[in-house]
Amino acid sequence: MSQLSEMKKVDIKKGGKKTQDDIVYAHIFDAILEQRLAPATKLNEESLGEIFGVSRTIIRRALSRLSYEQVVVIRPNRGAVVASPSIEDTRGILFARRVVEKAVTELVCDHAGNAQIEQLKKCVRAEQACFDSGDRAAGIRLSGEFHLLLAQMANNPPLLSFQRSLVSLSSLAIAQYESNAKSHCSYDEHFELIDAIAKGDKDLAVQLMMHHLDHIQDKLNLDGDTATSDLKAIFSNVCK
Amino acid sequence: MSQLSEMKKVDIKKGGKKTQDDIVYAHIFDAILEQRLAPATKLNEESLGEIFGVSRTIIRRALSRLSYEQVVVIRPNRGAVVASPSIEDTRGILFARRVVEKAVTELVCDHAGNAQIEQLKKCVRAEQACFDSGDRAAGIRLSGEFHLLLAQMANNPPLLSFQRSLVSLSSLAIAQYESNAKSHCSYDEHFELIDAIAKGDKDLAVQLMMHHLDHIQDKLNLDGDTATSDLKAIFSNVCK
DNA sequence: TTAGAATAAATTGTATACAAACTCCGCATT
DNA sequence: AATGCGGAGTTTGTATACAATTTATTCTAA
Repeated sequence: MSQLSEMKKVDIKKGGKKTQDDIVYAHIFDAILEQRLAPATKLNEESLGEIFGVSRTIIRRALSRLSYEQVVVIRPNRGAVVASPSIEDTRGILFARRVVEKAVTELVCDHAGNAQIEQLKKCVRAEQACFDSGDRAAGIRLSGEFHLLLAQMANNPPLLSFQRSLVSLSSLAIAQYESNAKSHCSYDEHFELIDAIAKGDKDLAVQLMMHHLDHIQDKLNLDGDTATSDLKAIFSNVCK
Repeated sequence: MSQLSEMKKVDIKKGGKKTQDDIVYAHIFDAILEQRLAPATKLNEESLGEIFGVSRTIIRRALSRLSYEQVVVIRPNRGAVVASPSIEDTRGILFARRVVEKAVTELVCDHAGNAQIEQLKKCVRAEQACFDSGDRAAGIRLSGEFHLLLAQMANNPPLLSFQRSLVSLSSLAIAQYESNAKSHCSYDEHFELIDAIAKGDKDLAVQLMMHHLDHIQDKLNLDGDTATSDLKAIFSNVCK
């Protein structure tokens, strides 16, 4: 009984009950993170309704939920589009992540037991498998789920909720700005982090996490020299 | 009077248009924070619709938005109730606030100019007026708006959004757990904080902010000896 | 009298219809 | 040729009707 409710709490998004709008939400969410839906894509309510076989009511609920997490942007009377974080947005997102991840890492070092360590390793192994098999999109998503798992183990509901939003936004930013050539390849740093946590070495764990976030940011093209030909991207901040 | 309404206009994100559900949202939100709606109160959709003269569609949107900020809890098929943060929840909320407020304070020290300092002072003066005139509920809300203003000046959208949720939850917790006798009286600490920010003394500002949050927590009855007569509050964690 | 089941009432969940707003396209004008 | 102005068509916003679920009530039986 208490285990059940524990499990429920431990679950991140696809557990227990799947109401219709949960399903729609998850599908759109994943599609965005895996870049099957590009930033700035218009999300037509009726089309989505036909695709998922539900009425606009459900679609609208899913879209507003996504807009709460700022993964889509809803402009009044003008519909929803996939968010396209600007370079400045991206810097802000990564700054906020440093703030949250530091706190999360410290909390996890205090709370984590063997079961948690095992769960973390399992997650990163799955991530590794994705990257090794060339499924970059799924890898990015699993990389995000690792950080979500950490936040969950921090045992602080508000921080988890915030982390959820930040991880989504980070993934979106990575999808937009990551240098295409370099593989994402963050899983080795994830493994190192787990080791530090397992040892209970809080200082080391925090340090590794900060470096990890530095590396993520280093891989992004945030120099503003993206002035190529994509007017839409350049002016994407105008109508926000 | 004019100062108060002026303060209301300083409101964080609704510069321009108030759509219907914004209005409903704001009314319910304020009612909760000012304790006109007690924790665990059932929020009937049709009743609210009649009260505000809109259809359930609008009410439902406002309620989901509130539930996203975790100020109300929506139980599937069973409707929405005003959230009643447990003592453990409250500790988590205040912990998360320390994390966010520290970052916010540091950022504001970097960014704030004279105009910002003036705006902050204006806000706290309004807060002072409320407490001095005995309007505790409005005072709590304005106290929260001060912290929201800070987050806004930190110039980091994700942190602002998170702060918004945390301030709401804190206010709810304060409304539930603050020792009734002691007046809230946080405005003097707010003034001190503004002075530190104006001087650009980052370390002092952070220190003052942390102490401020300590004092807020100290005023709460979080000892678990609240076992009085409120069964609903006591067992509010069971069906969650 | 109390426990339990059946039923009635109320409430929430979803779909749809209609109204309001915006977009797109052609046409006139400079 | 470029700009500005309608009007048709499309998309979103809101209200309402109906279905599904929960909650309250009544009635029966121990």
